[in-house]
Amino acid sequence: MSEEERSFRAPRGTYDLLPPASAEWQSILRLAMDVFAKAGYQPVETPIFEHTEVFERGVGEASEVVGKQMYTFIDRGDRSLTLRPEGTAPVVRAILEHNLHRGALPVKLAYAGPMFRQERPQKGRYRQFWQVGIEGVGVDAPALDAEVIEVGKRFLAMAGVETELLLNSIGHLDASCRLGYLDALRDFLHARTADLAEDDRERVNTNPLRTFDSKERATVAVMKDAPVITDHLCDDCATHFEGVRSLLDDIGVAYTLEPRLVRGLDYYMRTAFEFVAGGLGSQNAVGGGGRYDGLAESLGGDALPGIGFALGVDRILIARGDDHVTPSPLDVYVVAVGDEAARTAFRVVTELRSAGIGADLDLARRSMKGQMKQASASGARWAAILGDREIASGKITLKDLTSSDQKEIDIKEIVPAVRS
RNA sequence: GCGGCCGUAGCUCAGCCAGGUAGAGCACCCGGUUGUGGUCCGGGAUGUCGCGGGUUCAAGUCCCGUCGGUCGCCCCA
Repeated sequence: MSEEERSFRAPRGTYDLLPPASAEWQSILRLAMDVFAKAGYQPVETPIFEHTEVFERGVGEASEVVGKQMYTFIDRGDRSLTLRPEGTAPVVRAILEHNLHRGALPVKLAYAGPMFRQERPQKGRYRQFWQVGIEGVGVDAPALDAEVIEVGKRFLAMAGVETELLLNSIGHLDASCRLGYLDALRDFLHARTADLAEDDRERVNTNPLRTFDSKERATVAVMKDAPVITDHLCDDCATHFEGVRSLLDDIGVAYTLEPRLVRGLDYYMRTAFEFVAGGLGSQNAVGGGGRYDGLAESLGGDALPGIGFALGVDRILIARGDDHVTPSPLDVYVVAVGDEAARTAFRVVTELRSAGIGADLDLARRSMKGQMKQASASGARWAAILGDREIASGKITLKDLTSSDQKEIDIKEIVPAVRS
């Protein structure tokens, strides 16, 4: 039987989240949604698949993500559907569909969920990966940009990830701004094509901004002298960017201006930012975001500015290292010696659980030593021991596993005794 | 999608170069006299050596293919 035919293997680029990492993963999601909610970003859930046009029109057909990486399929009703490769376009689609933008602005939403892209898997790069993110829609004030960025930065710090914030403005699509800059950049590149690395020459026409990302030495040398977007912003975009920066300065959010920062999705404009961290190999971004003032319109809706970010949960987990301990949800481990005691233990555990106390017991008929070992490994603070003596007297022995102190208490007192 | 490296017990890995019937540490289970964990000591279970094919009397070891992982490119979270 070939490996391919074995059914008990996760598909390429996917993985199973198992204890104890799964608990850590869940606590990150909880922390994220909590931090976001406390900044006014309320949870939203959108479908895992969308009409393919949502991404083609929203993210842009020219982008690598839409062009080569989407899981697109035709369903039995002959519709073209796509497993979402990112979260922003679906959220904006939902806002438009339900007219949330007719209410108070900005609409502030937060999401967490799996995204799908068919890329070659690598550390920190999976075909199904989890993102958490927020979107602030309906307002183009710099304060919204600064708020979104600060929330992201603070959440990452609370999650234990040291990140550097890279910040840029990529202007807007007008001859007075980014288009004019692109012309200047193209002129510059055309004059220097011969000096570029061979692999990069084609990009001059397809996606000139991407030449900034090249790691080819020849290209990097050329790009040092290339014109930079921030020198070509129109007055409005320059003022906006200035506003964002001064607000970030006010609230003490440190950032590095990175005039060569480009984002991969077509809808981005003006503010663009990225959170980078070490330990991720060639995937050094734990997340990023930016302003997408044209997105709602390209989906066919009203003009609606917006800004948001997405953070990779898988990458956060990798970047924060593995010295994080999630506290055990168990408070008591009930140890039973003998059949009669085992029956009583089962009742006691149920009673504890009903009272909201974390409780567990041995179900594999282990020896007492084995059960004590389980108690210790479970992370519970208390071992509650039941044997012939206790059964006869209606008592239970409560042992504090951290101090090793123990005492006999009335079995009816167990709940208050372990409630802390 | 392209190139390099790797794939042996639940985990981390040795064994492969110079083919001869599978190992260590950790984890797991039992025990160290009659009811006490985390330390120590003794014992035990566990592998289609990723998968398929080839060479050979003999393949975990050599060759080819394939799947998967990983690193770099690309792209991005």
